Parts: sequence; C-alpha cells; structure tokens
Amino acid sequence: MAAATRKSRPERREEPLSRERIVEAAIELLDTAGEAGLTFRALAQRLATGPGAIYWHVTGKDELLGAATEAVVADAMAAGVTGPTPRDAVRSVALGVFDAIDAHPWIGTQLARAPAQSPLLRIFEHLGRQVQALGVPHAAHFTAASTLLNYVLGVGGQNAANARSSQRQDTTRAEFLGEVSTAWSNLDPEEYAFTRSVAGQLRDHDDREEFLAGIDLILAGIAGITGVTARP
Amino acid sequence: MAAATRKSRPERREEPLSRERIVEAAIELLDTAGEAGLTFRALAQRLATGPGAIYWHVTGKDELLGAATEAVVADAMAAGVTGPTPRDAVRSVALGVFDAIDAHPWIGTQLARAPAQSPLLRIFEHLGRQVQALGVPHAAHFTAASTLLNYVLGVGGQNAANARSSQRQDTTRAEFLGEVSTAWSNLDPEEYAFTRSVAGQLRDHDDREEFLAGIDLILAGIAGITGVTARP
DNA sequence: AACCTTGCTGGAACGCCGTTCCAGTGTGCT
DNA sequence: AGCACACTGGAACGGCGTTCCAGCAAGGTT
Repeated sequence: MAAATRKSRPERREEPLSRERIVEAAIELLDTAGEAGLTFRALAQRLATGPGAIYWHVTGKDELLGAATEAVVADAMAAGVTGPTPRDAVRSVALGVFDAIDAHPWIGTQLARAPAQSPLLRIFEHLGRQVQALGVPHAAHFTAASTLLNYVLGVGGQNAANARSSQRQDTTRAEFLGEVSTAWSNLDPEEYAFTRSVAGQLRDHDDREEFLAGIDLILAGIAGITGVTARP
Repeated sequence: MAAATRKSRPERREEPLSRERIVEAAIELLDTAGEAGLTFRALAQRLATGPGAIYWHVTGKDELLGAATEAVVADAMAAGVTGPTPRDAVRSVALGVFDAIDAHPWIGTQLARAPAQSPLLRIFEHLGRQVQALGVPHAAHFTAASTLLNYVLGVGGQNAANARSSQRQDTTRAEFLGEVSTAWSNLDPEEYAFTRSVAGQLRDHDDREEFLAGIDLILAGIAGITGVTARP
C-alpha cells in the first residue's frame, strides 16, 4: 500500500514506523526482557522515537500484547499441524502451542488472560477439526475440543509461571525442578502425603513428554465417547 | 496469639492492624472492584491508615495476593471434598475450585500466575489422593493428577477472563454467551468451519456442566489406565 | 511559487501505581 | 520517670500507561 508515488524515491525515510514494526519490536522486548520489560518508553527507545508516536499505530498496551500473541500463535499454527492419524494431528497441534509457549513464555500468561479472542480461536479451531476427524459424535464436539484447549491453556500458564520464577533466580530448568522436588519431599507427611509420594516423579519427568501424556489421557477419554476402542 | 496481657483491657485499640485484617480487606476489595481495584492506597483508605503501615505486616503486593488466594482456596478445599466414590470425590474437589473461582474470579488469574505454591499444592494434593483411590498405578499418579489440575487451571483462567470482560461491559452471563456465539457464527466459513459448527453448543451450554463433562472425559481416560473399565 | 492540508512524529506532562523513608506515638518494662 | 520498641501513617520517589500538542515533511491546490 502507498509507497513509490510516481517518482523514483523507493523509501522516503530510513524506516517509517508501522504497526508491524512495532509488534515485532514488542515481541523482541518480551522475549529478552520478559513481560515486565515491555514498556512504551523502552519500546520507543528501541524504535528511536517517543511514546506518543506509538499510539498513532496502536490503541494501547492491551492491543499491543494481543497483536504480539496473535503473531506468535498464528506462526505456530501455520507450522506442522498435521499427522498420519487425527490422534497424531491433535498431538502435533498441542505440541505446537506448547513449544511456542516454551519459546515465548509470555504468551502463556496472555492466552490465559484474554477472553475468547483471535489467537485462542485459532487453536480451538485446529483442535476441533481433529476432534471431528476422530469420529466424535457432533453433540460432544464442543466438550472434547474445549477440554483439550483448557488443558493446553492450563499447562501453558503453568509453564509461563515456572519460566518466570526460574529466570528470576537464574537457575536452569533441571535445577529448578530439583529444588521444587526436594521442597515437596519436605512437606508435612500427613497433610501432603500424596504430593510427597510423587516428588520423585516430578524430579525425573520431561516436560514435553508429561504434557503429551496428559493429551493422551484426554484422547483416551475421547476415544471412549466415540464408541470405538482405541488401539494402545 | 498475643492479646490480653494480664490486665483487663480486651483490646487496646478499636481494631489494630493485622495481617489477617489486611488480607480480609484485600479480598473484599478484589471481589467488589476487581483485580485492578486492589491498590495499597485503596486498601489503606478502607483500613483507615496509610500505605506505609500495611508494609509492616506484608512484604508487598505479591505476597498479599498470594495470601488472599491461599485463604480462599483453603476454604474451598476445607468444604466438601468427599463423595461416595473416588470419582465423585474428584468431581467434588474440581467443583469446589470451580465455584471458588466463580465467586472470586481473580483467583483464576492468580492460580495461573503463581509457580508451584501453596494454594496450587493444596488442590494438587486433594486431586492426587482421589487419583490414588481410583486405583491408578503408582507410575501414573503424577500424570493423572497434574492432567486434572492443569485442566482445572485452564478452565479457571478462562472463566476469570470471561468474568472480567462481561463485567467490563456489564452484561449478564447469558447475554455475553449469546454475543460470543453469534460472533462465532459470523466467522469465515472456510477458516473457522469447526468453530462455526459448534457455536450453537456454546450458546446453550451450562458452564458448570460443561466443566464437569471435561473432568469426566479425563476420568474416563484415567480409567483406561487402571485397566478396569469404568461403568458408564 | 506560494500555500495549505494532512499523516505522522516525539517530547513534555498528567495521574496513578508499588514501594520506601521516617518522624512520630503509645505501650510495657525497668 | 525514663527507655526501648513495636507499630503507625503521611510524604516522597521513580516508573508506569496514556494524553496532549507543537512541529514537520510530503502532496495537492491555486
């Protein structure tokens, strides 16, 4: 749009401000400095302008965060969302979201905050199509798809929280898990009997596999609805 | 603790500031004015004091929010967490959290934010015990319990977000659902085929029942793990 | 060539926030 | 009587999101 009137000049400015450039810079800021690092002042400095200029392209911080989340989620959904079977496709979609949150922890918080909006709908749609392909009866479509979505969102929020707190005291993921695991082991034996008993499973687990195990659990439940017994 | 030295005076002041009173006031503020309404200034005014005094009893806003969440969740877990069968007990625990979030939407956001901390652990423990009672093999305890927990957290976050946005434009829950449903119906038929097809199910659903249906789905999946086929 | 409109810029300023600082106060102990 | 000290509350600090507005460079109009 616009650009190149009829004369030669290819660009009239080194790099004019634009919504796209702003969102891009916001994502970089969020990735490097965390959710608290996204500031209109910091953003303005990075874009070599003032805070006021940003408001001409974006209505406020909420919209900016929304646009950033949308951009990341759209990318994640555009990438591999397929699989040989619907079951694999569900796992693939879920993993796509999981990995996106792993790479950009702030979208975990953001997805859990926003009401039924664009990025959420994208994920819901992709999950739902695979639910459909699984042969789930129509009456159960909504339940099955939103159960999957809500589980994904729950894990996402939790991962985002963990990323925040393990970054704050800059430890590695493994160290962090170890600390939490020993903390669990030291809980009151009566009040937290179960939690203590699985502290070991927390220490050794792999986040990604654990996440998939949860997806599989839900898929197994869904398979029960379809009436067709899933092969193990 | 403390109180009544040895002389008579039952209270040396009309009502001295205390951590308990502060948390209580914070909860009231959060319930009536929303998450944005909790301010040290507003809190100080409600307690007829200055912001500085509060910091003597509480280290900061994070701890205050944590304590408020803890108080509400502990109450919810203390109430009916039982049932004739482990399955009913799981539903009861989950519903307890669901209803608590319904009554205090802000804890939905808060639970999704905090890393593995006290209120979360309480819920995890209660869910886990019932998982144990279901006869799930030990190796799957962690997976089963955290799948349930993450689903509950996901729904909680979503409910909190919905409560925020339907309160902002003060509509009733039913009106809000209707609006979202028609919005879904007007989505692009190609890109959002599935979402459009379940717009009707969204409009008519009951939040609580839908939530339980998700729990049942996961329970069905868990039943598959135990090797015992669950009776429908 | 001179003018004006208009899309866009960026810095200053406003009000509110969480938090810190500190002079003051009332109580119990010696 | 005097002291120590737990506790109070108001003032002040730095930083935030947001608004306001004087300025500017390009295009179109005359």
